[in-house]
Amino acid sequence: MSPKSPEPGRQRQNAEIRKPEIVKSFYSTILDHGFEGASIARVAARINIHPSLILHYFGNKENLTLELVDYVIEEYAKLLENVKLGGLSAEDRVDKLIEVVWSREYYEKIHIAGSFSIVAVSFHNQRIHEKLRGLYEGFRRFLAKEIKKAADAGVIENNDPMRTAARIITLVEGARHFRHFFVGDHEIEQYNRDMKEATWMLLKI
Amino acid sequence: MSPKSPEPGRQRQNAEIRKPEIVKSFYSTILDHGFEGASIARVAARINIHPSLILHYFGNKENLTLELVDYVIEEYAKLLENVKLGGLSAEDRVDKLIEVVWSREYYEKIHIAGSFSIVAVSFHNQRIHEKLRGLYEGFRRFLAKEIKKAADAGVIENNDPMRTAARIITLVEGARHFRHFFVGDHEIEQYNRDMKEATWMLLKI
DNA sequence: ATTAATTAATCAACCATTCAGTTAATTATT
DNA sequence: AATAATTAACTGAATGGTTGATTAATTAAT
Repeated sequence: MSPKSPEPGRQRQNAEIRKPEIVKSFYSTILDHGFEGASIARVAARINIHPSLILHYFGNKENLTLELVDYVIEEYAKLLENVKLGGLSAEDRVDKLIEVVWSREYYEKIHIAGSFSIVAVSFHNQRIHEKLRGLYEGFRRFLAKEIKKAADAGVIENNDPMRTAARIITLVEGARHFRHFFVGDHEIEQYNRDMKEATWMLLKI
Repeated sequence: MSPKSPEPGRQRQNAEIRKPEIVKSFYSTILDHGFEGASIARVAARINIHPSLILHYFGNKENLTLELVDYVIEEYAKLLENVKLGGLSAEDRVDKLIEVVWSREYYEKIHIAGSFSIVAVSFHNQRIHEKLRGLYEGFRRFLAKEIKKAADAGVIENNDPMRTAARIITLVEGARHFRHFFVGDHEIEQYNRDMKEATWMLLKI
């Protein structure tokens, strides 16, 4: 409504708002241009801020990358936290869990291209590698706990939940990252049904 | 033997020798510094040649990258070609196959860091993506053919080898790429045994 | 008035790439 | 067998563009 302002520009924000905004911009820049193509200049341009502002907040690119990893990990972890299993019977808990890890929402939450870039970087960045390892360890423990519950209730037979959890994660992550290489669009639904069935099999070993 | 030569330097080679040498140097540079860190200068320095020589042979970096992908794919494909299944009984063929895909040699042939970098790049490079898709399609067909043979011989029950092959690849690639995140060194052998057993289960669905 | 958010201008380092020129090996000619 | 012609391997210097980073100046909020 102010007819004078020459350029609409960007409102001045505080760190609490700007920092996540920058991290998200970094993430989507990676999706578009890959990790190598995600320069600070591009990340800044995407949200119409000055490149220096990013350095002001993060100091250097390494820190920005580390905060991105935290962001991705949090998004990932949220999925597990939001699974509401309370009040369900032992059998339904397992059912629901399998439903979740093979759901479209779970698959699409973190774009594979993004997660791939981050894993690729983790191979020559110890700190990022440790962060990811922590994420997977948490995932594994979470699964193992559920598997044990189901076994105790007699829904499945299982005397080594941690081993079973490793099998499940292997299958889930394998699918998340590679299915688009060998599964055509027309057979995605069939593939997903097969995967759920396979998960049940692996649970019962 | 010539005592005069001031610097031992590098002998002059022909393209047949030099080009693969450059591609391999590119590969190991990626392992050390990631794809972003693998500049032409670094690739050249690693084998003591002039950076321009790389451009002389490959024209530009895109071409070098494409030839690297071919190299990795060939190394991958060799593994399957070298599996000698002739003369074995139907049951032994399946046995041998499972033994191979879960062997240390198969796992270590192409370093995960390298394959990850390439897959990551494939997400914003159509040509590389197509190459990888071709590789996986070949792998899937190869597996499916073997599965069908085993089913025909009555070793396993199976009426959809292509679907079964997709399950196996999912598990194998999932393990190749992620096991080091959640499987500790002390349980690798146990994990591998579990994986073979799981593969048998998935074969029999 | 102090502090925090933001921009501007600038830096050296590195990047892929070009091109013109040099050196060695191969082939053809005599 | 000697030499010239041709091709292939290789180098050095210069290109323009982009990178992450620094410093100082400006603007708004408290």
